[in-house]
Amino acid sequence: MIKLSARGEKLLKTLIELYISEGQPVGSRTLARHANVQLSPATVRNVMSDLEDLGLIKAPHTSAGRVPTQQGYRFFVDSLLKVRPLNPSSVEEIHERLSAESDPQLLVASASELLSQVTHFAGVVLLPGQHSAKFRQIEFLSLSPERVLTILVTDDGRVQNRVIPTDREYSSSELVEAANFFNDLYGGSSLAEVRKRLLNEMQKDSEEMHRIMKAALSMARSLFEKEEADTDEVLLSGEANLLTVPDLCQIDTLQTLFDAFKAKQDLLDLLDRSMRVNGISIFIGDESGYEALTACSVVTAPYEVDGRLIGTLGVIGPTRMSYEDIIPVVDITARLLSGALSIQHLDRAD
Amino acid sequence: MIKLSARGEKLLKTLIELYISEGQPVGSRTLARHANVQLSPATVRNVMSDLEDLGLIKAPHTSAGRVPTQQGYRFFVDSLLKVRPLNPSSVEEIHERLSAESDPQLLVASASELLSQVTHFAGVVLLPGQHSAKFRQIEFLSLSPERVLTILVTDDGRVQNRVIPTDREYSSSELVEAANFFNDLYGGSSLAEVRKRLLNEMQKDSEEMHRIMKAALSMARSLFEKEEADTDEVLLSGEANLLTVPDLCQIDTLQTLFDAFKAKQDLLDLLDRSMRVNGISIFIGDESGYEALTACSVVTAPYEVDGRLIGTLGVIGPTRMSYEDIIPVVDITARLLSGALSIQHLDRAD
DNA sequence: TTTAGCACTCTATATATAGGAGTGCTACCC
DNA sequence: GGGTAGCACTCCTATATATAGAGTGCTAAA
Repeated sequence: MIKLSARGEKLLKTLIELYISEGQPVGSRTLARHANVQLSPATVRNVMSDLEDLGLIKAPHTSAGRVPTQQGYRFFVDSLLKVRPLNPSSVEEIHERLSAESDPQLLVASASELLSQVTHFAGVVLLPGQHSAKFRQIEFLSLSPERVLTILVTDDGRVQNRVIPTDREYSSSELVEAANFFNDLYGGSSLAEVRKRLLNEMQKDSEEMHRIMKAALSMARSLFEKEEADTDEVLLSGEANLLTVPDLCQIDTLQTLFDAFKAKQDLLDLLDRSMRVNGISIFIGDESGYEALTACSVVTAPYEVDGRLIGTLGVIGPTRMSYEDIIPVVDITARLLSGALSIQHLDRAD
Repeated sequence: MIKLSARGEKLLKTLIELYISEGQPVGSRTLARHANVQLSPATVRNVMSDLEDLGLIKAPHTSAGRVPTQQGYRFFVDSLLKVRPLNPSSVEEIHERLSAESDPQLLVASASELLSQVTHFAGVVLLPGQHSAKFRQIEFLSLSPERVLTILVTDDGRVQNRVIPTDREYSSSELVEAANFFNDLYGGSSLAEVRKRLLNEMQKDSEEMHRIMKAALSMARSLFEKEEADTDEVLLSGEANLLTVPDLCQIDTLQTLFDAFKAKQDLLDLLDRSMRVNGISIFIGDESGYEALTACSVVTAPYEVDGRLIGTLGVIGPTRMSYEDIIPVVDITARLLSGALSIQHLDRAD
């Protein structure tokens, strides 16, 4: 753990704040003027030299000012940053915008949108795949003689439907019976478990199976087979905001970044990691371990439904972002999203 | 209508093809070499001068070659371009990728994705809002004592669901009855019409209404109230591809473009206009009437389900795009999407 | 009608130059 | 010993200037 003198901390903090707001390397004169200390530039230079030796700041070239290094940002975020709570009117605005959406699926999408609009960077949300969700209810609905609409409701409030071709016509009472059967058998299990048990059932000799059971299984099968491929999902919005960020403004940097967004796998891993942590996570530069994000920082917070961690949301912006402002926004959004999801969450005890 | 000599046409065609493939202004020497004519650069210069007078090409500055103007592209596309059918293996690939997706909603999304990947530009799809779709079936499903899941199926194969809080508990048979009532009453009407009639019904004194009818109306109401705001939707994918396009590579051009994508309204109008046209539409530069698209061309084709025009899809790329290659891709994709939607379209006659 | 020749224009590239910002070092002061 | 002033030095940036190359338009000749 790096230990700094009070003066060193003060100057480092000021330097980083200046660099965040101005985007230019900070020289000794500027720093001396802005830090509230009565020191000459020369003295400040000595301190800066020490900070450079510690690896907290560096000079892009011999005669420029200093800019924070990744470790500098890290120290700043860990030790120097005091995050003020977001002002109530902003909280209220976020709250309202999240309340406006009633569909849980669209709600997370609008949270991502919201983050990108408020922060002017890219908003991102991780929706974990169905496998972690619990099976809640399934219904079969006849659309036409040989097509059945299956509706799957999971305990995180999501509803999925798929049209499934059937081999024969089912009567409406058969479908209800099949659904009841299925709901009784699998209610409360996780989807992954349902899938496993389902595959097991299919192995058994179908002769001994009840007629309704066979019908239910055969219809559910294609639904759950589909699910297998279904993985976590990353929802990205406001990527275009990053076009305006001066630090990322070289087309090729943006290109790599956008390519990475397209692939999404890295983002997914990153967000998944951050879901394990309780509270805000901050990845500075390539701390995330992914090259494409070298010039970026990612601020995330998990959100939950009824105390169960469901996913992660966050903001992707330049390393040189105003952590002070971004952190509370992410924090509050995660809390409010958790709240909104819980309120409109389907009642748990039927 | 502009009339050109055979030589003029030949040279213009070659010039545009060269410019599309190289991206550099084309000089008289280069043109003379590539056009298959035995003419000296000096002669070619004379012809080029004529073409410039006609407004088909222009020189970026005194001593550069010529580049096509918007009118030049227009003439090229209208009169000179011979579109070859797409090679069968590409057709097959597109076909396969569209066949892989069974959910109609995801199908159009994957068509957009497909377009952007194949062309390396941005793919775009217009999904017209529900109001044009016809009401097909509604179902109510009890999730918990005070929450009902309403499922709305429209005749273009889309399924929507919404969780609706209710004032009291409904029995499962009540719900079935309500759905039947509703389906009988409104089946086959357009959603807009259903909405209108619904609002009318609500006006009537509720005393005289049947109990089931009241229940059905009250549940459907919130569903259809929601629909009102629901407008057409534009689905954009592969915007990031445009980062690599040299013509658009100035950050500020991209910025305007991405901003426009965010607003989407212009795109929506554009696609909506092109839906009225049968077959391929091509908007070159600001022919679309939207400033943001000045440096772009948009190639679109409508797609249909069972003979009814449903939406439009297309590609947004630089004006300097290979129309020869893009047009057949858009054309085929629209056809195949139409096919895929029709096949998996719910049977019309129940 | 076509072509060769030529002067001219404009761009892009390389090079030189000056100015400025900021540093590190040294010597000096309290 | 910590703080400060002074100064030479470095490196970046911006501005001019020269040069080469590409391509044109025009004229005159085949």
